Amino acid sequence: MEDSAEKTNQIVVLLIGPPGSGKSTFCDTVMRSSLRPWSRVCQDIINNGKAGTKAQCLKMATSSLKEGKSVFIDRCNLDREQRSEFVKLGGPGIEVHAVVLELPAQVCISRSVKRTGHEGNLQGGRAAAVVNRMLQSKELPKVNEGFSRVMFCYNDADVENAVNTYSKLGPMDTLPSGCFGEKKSDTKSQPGIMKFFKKVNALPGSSSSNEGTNAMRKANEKTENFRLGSADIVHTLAFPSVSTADFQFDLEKASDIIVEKAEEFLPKVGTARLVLVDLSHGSKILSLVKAKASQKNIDSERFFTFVGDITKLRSEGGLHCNVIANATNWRLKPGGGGVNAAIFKAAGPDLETATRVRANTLLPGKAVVVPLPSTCPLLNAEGITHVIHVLGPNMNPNRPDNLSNDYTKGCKTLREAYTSLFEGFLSVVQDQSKFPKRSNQTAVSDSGSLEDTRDSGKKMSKEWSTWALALHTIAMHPERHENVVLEFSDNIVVINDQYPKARKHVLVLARQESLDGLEDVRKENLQLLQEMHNVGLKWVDRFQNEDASLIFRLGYHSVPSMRQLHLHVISQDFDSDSLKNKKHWNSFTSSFFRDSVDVLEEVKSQGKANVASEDLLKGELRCNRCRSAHPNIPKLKSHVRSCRSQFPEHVLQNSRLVARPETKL
DNA sequence: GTTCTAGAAC
DNA sequence: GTTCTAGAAC
Repeated sequence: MEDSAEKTNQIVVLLIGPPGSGKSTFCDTVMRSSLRPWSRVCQDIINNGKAGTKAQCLKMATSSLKEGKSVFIDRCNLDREQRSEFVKLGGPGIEVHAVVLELPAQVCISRSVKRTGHEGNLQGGRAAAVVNRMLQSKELPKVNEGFSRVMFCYNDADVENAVNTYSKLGPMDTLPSGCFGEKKSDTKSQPGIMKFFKKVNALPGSSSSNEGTNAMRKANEKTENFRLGSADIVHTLAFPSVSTADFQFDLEKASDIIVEKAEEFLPKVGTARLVLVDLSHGSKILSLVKAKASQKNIDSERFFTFVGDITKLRSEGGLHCNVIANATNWRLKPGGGGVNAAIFKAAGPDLETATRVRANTLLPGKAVVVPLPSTCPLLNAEGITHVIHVLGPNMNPNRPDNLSNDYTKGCKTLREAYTSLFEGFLSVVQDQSKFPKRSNQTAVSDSGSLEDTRDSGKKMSKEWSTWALALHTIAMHPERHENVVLEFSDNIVVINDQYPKARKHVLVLARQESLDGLEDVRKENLQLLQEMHNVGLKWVDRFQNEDASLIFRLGYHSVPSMRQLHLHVISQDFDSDSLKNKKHWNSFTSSFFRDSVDVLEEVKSQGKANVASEDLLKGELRCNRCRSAHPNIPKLKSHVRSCRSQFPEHVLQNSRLVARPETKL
């Protein structure tokens, strides 16, 4: 009886937190004033002052327990699997507790960066990357893992409270079991919070009390950026062509579907990328897809093909893909050759186990997202965090359950498969970056100095959304966008407008940094403006060689929606399905549209161009020729199709219209 | 910039 | 009931 009383109240406390979260300090503080015997098992120093192994920690913990001591397990313990063996130390008379040090990632990183001579030797900038990576696979502990008590600390006050709780604990005392201090998962509330912040932020004049919320917003952003992983990781899905290998799906049809689905999903996944991967250089499917994507002017930076082993893209191909797709079988089992066998092999038994938790089988057209456990070699060697299994239709007559050449059904299922796959990827992207990255690139200001567009309260006014940066990106790197770029020189890039508002509609982009729109143009840009104009005229001439009846106007929007000065070269038929609303129409036919010839003249004479008000975009819908008004877009369009009236006097003058001499204006 | 959709206009 | 727009979301 004495014996059991003596042993009754030992505790194993697992500290849970990344480097810099204060685990060692926590242990030291408790041990300094504690009334019970403690032993601290620190993996960072267990090996004669150097880092050791988990096994060494377990061994030391066991022997400390035998000596009657309570034990702190001072290692990160961030995921369930890492914790499981320590939880098993518990038993009769030995409780296992968890203390979670859930401090802001930023705090942990800066602490571990600053610290010198830290026992774990985690110093310098590398610390940030390490902390980042660790946080990505973090799993918060639950009581059902085997803890009798879990305590969450989110700030210094919480930590102090927890330290006190354990310091005061006498040899025979016990603590109440249960889960203490846990905040309900912030992941759900944050998007809402962000919406609120957005609104607050959108009112520049809005007063006083939002200081707190702005500070919170900043904190959230920072933490979030850290969670995203090192800043330069772009979410990337590598996927094999589904069903075209073993399942013998027609390549021509499959490539159409891949391109169609990629085009559909690219706009939805933010800045993320989709990469079609095949092992062989001569791959027919890759070349088909490449050709079709280029035909459709799909951004080749965000959707492209890649030759390589999908399980070694980073180590062997230098392409970091955080998510890969597996064209699997309905049993979701290893084997069968090809991609499925390769991925299961490279991922080890971990993948099968992790898959089993989510699904046992898969129907054609469906996909299942499997997060890889931290021990998985694919995660550690290649940085792959998720595998998405996807099952396509089977067109192989020699295999059971094939569709016997029914391509109506086959195409439908293949489409469904890519939809499921891309939606799965979308969910990963959204999970890991709850809010889109804000524009945080530096820009060159008027004075030529570097400014951060977020923080400068100066006239670096505009914040550009990701979509609004597309032209800028192309202007800066035309060579990376060869499938959309028609020509480029040192100063300009010519592209087809992605949503042409007329039969012919190209953009001449200025390549100069800091020229975002007409408002930024000054006298020193005159030569550039003239070059843009001349290049525009050259394209007009080319188009008129194909169709001499085309009439063009060259000009700028007073207030552009997209960053980077661009000259519209647009035929005056406005015969396009992409012209859909009043804003579209008025932006090309009201005085919101500033003719290039006038801009040149104004910059020459007054040093800058006049810009018109955005209110003009809301005006009534009038024919660009006869100026008759129309109640809605469809009626306007049908009128414009047949209107042969002369153009208004104003646009007839000063070469604002560019037409072949024989064309009646 | 586009897409999506509620609800206004017809 | 259908067509169309305007505004929000992205």
